[in-house]
Amino acid sequence: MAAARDEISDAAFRLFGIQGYATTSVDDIASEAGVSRSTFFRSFGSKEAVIFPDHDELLARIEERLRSSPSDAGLAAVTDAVKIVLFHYVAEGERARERYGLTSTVPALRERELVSGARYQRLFRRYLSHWADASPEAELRAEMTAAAVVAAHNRVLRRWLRRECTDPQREIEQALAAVHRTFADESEASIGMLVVPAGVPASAVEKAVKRALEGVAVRNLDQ
Amino acid sequence: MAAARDEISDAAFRLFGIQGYATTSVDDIASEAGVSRSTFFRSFGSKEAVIFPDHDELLARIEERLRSSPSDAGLAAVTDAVKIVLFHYVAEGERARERYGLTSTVPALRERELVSGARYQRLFRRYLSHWADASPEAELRAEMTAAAVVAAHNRVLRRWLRRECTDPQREIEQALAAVHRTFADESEASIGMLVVPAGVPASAVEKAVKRALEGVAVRNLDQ
DNA sequence: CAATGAATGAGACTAAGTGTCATGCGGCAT
DNA sequence: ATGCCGCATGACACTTAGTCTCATTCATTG
Repeated sequence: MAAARDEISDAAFRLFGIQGYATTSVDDIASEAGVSRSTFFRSFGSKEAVIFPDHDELLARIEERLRSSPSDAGLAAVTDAVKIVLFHYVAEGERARERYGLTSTVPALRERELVSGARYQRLFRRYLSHWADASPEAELRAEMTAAAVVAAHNRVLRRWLRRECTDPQREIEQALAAVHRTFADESEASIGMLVVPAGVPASAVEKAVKRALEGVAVRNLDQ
Repeated sequence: MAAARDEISDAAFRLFGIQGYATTSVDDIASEAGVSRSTFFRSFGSKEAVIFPDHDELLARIEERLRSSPSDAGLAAVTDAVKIVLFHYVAEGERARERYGLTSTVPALRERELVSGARYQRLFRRYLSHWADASPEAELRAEMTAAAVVAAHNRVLRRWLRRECTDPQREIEQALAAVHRTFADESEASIGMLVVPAGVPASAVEKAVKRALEGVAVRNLDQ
């Protein structure tokens, strides 16, 4: 049973909420949970880790999800994966918000969270650059794309944690659509070409082009 | 004089290089530097901080650079700022590579580096979203842009640290050009126009266009 | 019932980081 | 020169995170 883990984690959040993070020692948590210091450190490697209980498991799930996705999936697989992460946190509900309260307050915990975000980003980058060709441009692009996906996730999650957002599903779709729009695979992009008969004045061409692009822009901004 | 700081930092790198990071205690560093443990912790707040001596100063310099940039500078100011950071590390030379050896090996130091990268990203995001309008789309865009700039920096720096790159100047320009291409403000974007005399076969036009675009702006065409 | 092995508890130990107090050293005014 | 003051350093004690070792307990299995 992993009930011991949950017991300890609950005790930790309880005490952190009352006394604050810095002023509760691991001994406090252990005795509150009714276990020994030893079992605390066996269950969670550190005091910080007790805040993020199922992180490794989630990361492993995401990796599995990406590993099993077809090699032509590209960005779509990664955006799917990041949605899994977001909804995991949303499903936690108030517990996630308690954690946010702590990570907002305690620098060490904020850093820890940042680090785990970077783990996802690294994973995404690896898969994206694995799917693409091996050119330096493609690798930079993969890195930027991974960063953008994580940024989109972070943004929506933060808004949800702050109750600034009631429909995370819709917002993450919108945000990831923006990512898709700016990072969709080049193979989908076509080269625009404009053929102009000789004698047509440049001003007329410019007007026509602007009008044409205006339509495109409007269509793109709509989801 | 901040000579004491340099003395301590040098001693630390020396010992880390010989005995490794985990196995050298702060006492070792202090006695190697000929100071007391107290002065060590007064100079650097922690054992990790001794690896990144002038981080705060650099961050402050960047912030100053951004603060004093005109409000219409936008992305250009941020890319300038990140170039300052890159060249700062490049100017460190071998010391930067020693640090890379440590951050590649010791997880705690890698995390620390990650955190400071995030500090830059946060700074960039703040300025980018301050310059843009306050719409949610603009804020997401600012977040993605900041992430992309940092990703570009990280990529070039890492390549330089690994000696995979002999001309960081050129590579950062290229990488940031890619960022500009995908994130440049629409107001700065110019409309490309191609005027073709009647009678020229489309295949010839396509060939010429592809040749012209080769290596340059492969990406902005779908916006 | 006996043996084994995994989980737990107890406790010692190292080292990071904090705080306090004393000391010493250079500048400065009288 | 003398006494004073501010500041950097050193010495030292203390808390706490994290590691390691060993003993104990308890459940499972032969």
